[in-house]
Amino acid sequence: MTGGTDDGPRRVGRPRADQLRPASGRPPREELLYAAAELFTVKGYAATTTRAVAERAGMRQATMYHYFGGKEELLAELLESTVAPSLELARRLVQETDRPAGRRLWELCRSDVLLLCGGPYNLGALYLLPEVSGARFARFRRMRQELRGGYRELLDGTRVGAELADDRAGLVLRNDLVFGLIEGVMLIHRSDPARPVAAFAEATADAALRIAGVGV
Amino acid sequence: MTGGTDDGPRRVGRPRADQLRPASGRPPREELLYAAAELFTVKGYAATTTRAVAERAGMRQATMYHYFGGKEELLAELLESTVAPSLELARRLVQETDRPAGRRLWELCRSDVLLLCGGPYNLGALYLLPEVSGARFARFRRMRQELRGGYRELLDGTRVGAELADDRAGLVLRNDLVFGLIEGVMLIHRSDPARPVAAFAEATADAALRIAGVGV
DNA sequence: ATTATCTATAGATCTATAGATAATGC
DNA sequence: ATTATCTATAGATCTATAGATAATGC
Repeated sequence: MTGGTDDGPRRVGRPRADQLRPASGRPPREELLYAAAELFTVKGYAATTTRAVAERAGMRQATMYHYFGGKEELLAELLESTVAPSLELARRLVQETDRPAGRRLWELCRSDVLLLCGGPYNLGALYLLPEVSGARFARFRRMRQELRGGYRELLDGTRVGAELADDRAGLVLRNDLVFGLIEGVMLIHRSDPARPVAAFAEATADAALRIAGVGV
Repeated sequence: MTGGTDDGPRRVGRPRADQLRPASGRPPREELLYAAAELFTVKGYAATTTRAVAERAGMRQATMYHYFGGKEELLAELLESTVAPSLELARRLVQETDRPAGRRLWELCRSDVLLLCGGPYNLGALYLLPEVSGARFARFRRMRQELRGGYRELLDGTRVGAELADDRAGLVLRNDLVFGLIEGVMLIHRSDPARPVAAFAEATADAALRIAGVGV
């Protein structure tokens, strides 16, 4: 009966000041990331203060620095953890060369929308922050570029017959249109979060294939 | 020869401090809007200070308040002046009932992309700021809603034959997809501003019609 | 001893206002 | 007299660090 599983597993360190929000049981680092995700997406990154994040996570402002070096570090981690699953899926799909490319592209689109719209917050909106062009986020940008490359590879695989002639410009264009659709749609979703995400994701994937010029 | 057209038309009021950027000749109000457009889109709205805007416009921070009540007023004016031309076009196109709806939808999409990507800055990115949900921007939001309504009306007009059965959910969905494409594409454009905008706008309009399910 | 937290605060902003100033207009 | 600008600044932040404190661990 020592250290019961449910109540308080007697934690080390000075206790938190009360009159802060009740501890959710999640580890503090994670709690900070959740708080940051909500505030960054709802109120905006630059408009969110370190105090707001910390306090929403149930601790005092200074305590945040025990876990993160600052706001930028929070954002970097959110960005990378959001793009990582999409990127992993893209890598896998690119290699499954025995299946038709159009089908694989459809799957990537669908999963991407699900991942970006499925969570409680609109993390995809963070991709578009001006701050993301800063040096601190180079790794995220590289990941996103690789994801875009995955889209392109799959798109390229959908070309058939007469289209096989080299058409780099056209390919880049279709790539941008598809990529733009995915990210745009995820922003639009914000205005109608009640709609079931699964169907929305499939409809978006259908639309992406139609843009790509592949019959569905 | 009094008050020559080119040099300095002898303006009233205390002269500006020098060591500020050279006066461009444009009226100060306009200059502030240009400066704000650049800074808001490149560095972000919340991250841009009133000082930065004023100084880029060639005046001291406090002088800005002679023309605008603050940052929010600048943003409101930028937003409304950006959406206004699109809205006007949409109204006109909706009324031209003698022309095929698909054709009119294409035109609206094309113009929208041109308007949003054509200028020197990516003003469309401002549409997506979290701050825009504030009370101050209600008028802009109303305008944008009306624009979306225009898209919907045109989309609705493209339905033919068997599809004429009432399908509200499907219509809203296609509406969101098309709207999402336009805004998403405009964000993607940011990463490759060298590409000629005219062709890009037409390709986007083509893609929108394909999403809508209308043959091009 | 180690750890997680707290309190307190220096230093650096940023906004918005008050009031002075240097032009032109009449 | 009117206008457009300036300088100066009060008050309100916000970030990041220093150092104290209150738990558990051994």
